[in-house]
Amino acid sequence: MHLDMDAFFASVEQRDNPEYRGKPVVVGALPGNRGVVSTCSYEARTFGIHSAMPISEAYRRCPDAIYLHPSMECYIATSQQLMACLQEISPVIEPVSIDEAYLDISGMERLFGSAKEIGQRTKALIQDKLQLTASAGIGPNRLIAKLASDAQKPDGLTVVPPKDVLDFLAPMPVSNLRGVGKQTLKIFNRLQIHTVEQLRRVSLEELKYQFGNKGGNHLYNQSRGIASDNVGGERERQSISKETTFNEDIADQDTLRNTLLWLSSEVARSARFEQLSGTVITLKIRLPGFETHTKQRLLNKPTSSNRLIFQTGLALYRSSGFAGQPLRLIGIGISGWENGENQQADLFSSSSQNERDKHLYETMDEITNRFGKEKLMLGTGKNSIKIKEEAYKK
DNA sequence: TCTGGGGTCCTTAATCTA
DNA sequence: TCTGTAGATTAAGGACCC
Repeated sequence: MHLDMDAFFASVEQRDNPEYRGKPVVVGALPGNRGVVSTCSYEARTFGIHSAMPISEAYRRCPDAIYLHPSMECYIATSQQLMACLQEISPVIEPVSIDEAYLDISGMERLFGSAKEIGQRTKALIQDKLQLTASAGIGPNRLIAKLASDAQKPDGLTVVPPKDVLDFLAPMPVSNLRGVGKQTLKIFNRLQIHTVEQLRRVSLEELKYQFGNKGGNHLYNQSRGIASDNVGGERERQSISKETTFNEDIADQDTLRNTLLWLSSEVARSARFEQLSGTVITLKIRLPGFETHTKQRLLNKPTSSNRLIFQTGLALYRSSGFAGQPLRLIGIGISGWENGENQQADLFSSSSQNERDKHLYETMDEITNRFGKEKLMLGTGKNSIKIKEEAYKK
């Protein structure tokens, strides 16, 4: 079974703020800023608003909607309650995102009844415990369950028994399949392939030629309803990153440097919190025209030190060929845990370096806590220098 | 005209190495 | 010792997902 909450962020807001109920609610960036819609209520969708739409476009379509910045702590808490509910249904669950999970419910008919009854029971439990609605899909594997949960929304329940899989898939637009986005759809359009039924008539060789080895195989199998039915297993994290888009493009070197320093300390902090240290530092920049570049450097020793992450990022920036140009976005990330396995951070390997790191990140945290991100990113203005000096003195 | 943030995975090209 | 080459590793970009 795949379970997906309906308009999750917006629904939580409507649940907690009765005055929002029945009204268009848009969670994401606030109008006037750069950003997109994260989630919106079904009322907002009637205006044509949807996830990933630029917030300016959403505002144009519905200036009277309620625009909210996400309250992540609240959604995370609700998500934890959700996962606890699902654990009551099946011990084998695999959360895939904040509002979605797969459950292995095979062999549970004795306990709870038919697949449909298990779905109904799950939805009722969520309604009872969280006062929220969810859509569920049940099928012989992950792909079918996922497509089934999408088939009826909101508050839907779709069961696809094994014998119905091919008929269920046949009329679907190929855009419903996993991994089919804008670019893949362009190719499908060129080939005049629009439904899964049509896709099924294309040979494996042709698909591999058009979409690459992996992509071709994946599409071939999906069109026939072939997919993994394995549920569970915590997936290891591959990278940690943090990036920010400026409200206006920034060329000022001090502002960029300070922003990079702040982003680096956040990445380092997350890495240490998760007891990870990595060997690859990646700098990401986006130019005003949305052209995006990444530069990375391989370190000879894994790290989670802010200083090393920041300095490597700064060196990458300076050698990128884009230094001095205005930027729309800057970001930094770390990856490449040794042996592909999670490792203990090397925080205490060098005491004098460690002392310096500790001082640096405590200072940065202090500035962020006292004055907020915006102040930290101000740069070299008189007021900004005063703020930094105060913090450093303290 | 506008396009966030945090991720994963795949492809391709360049470079290193046996 | 020189040269060609296969295979691994690194780097960059891009598609896609929630």
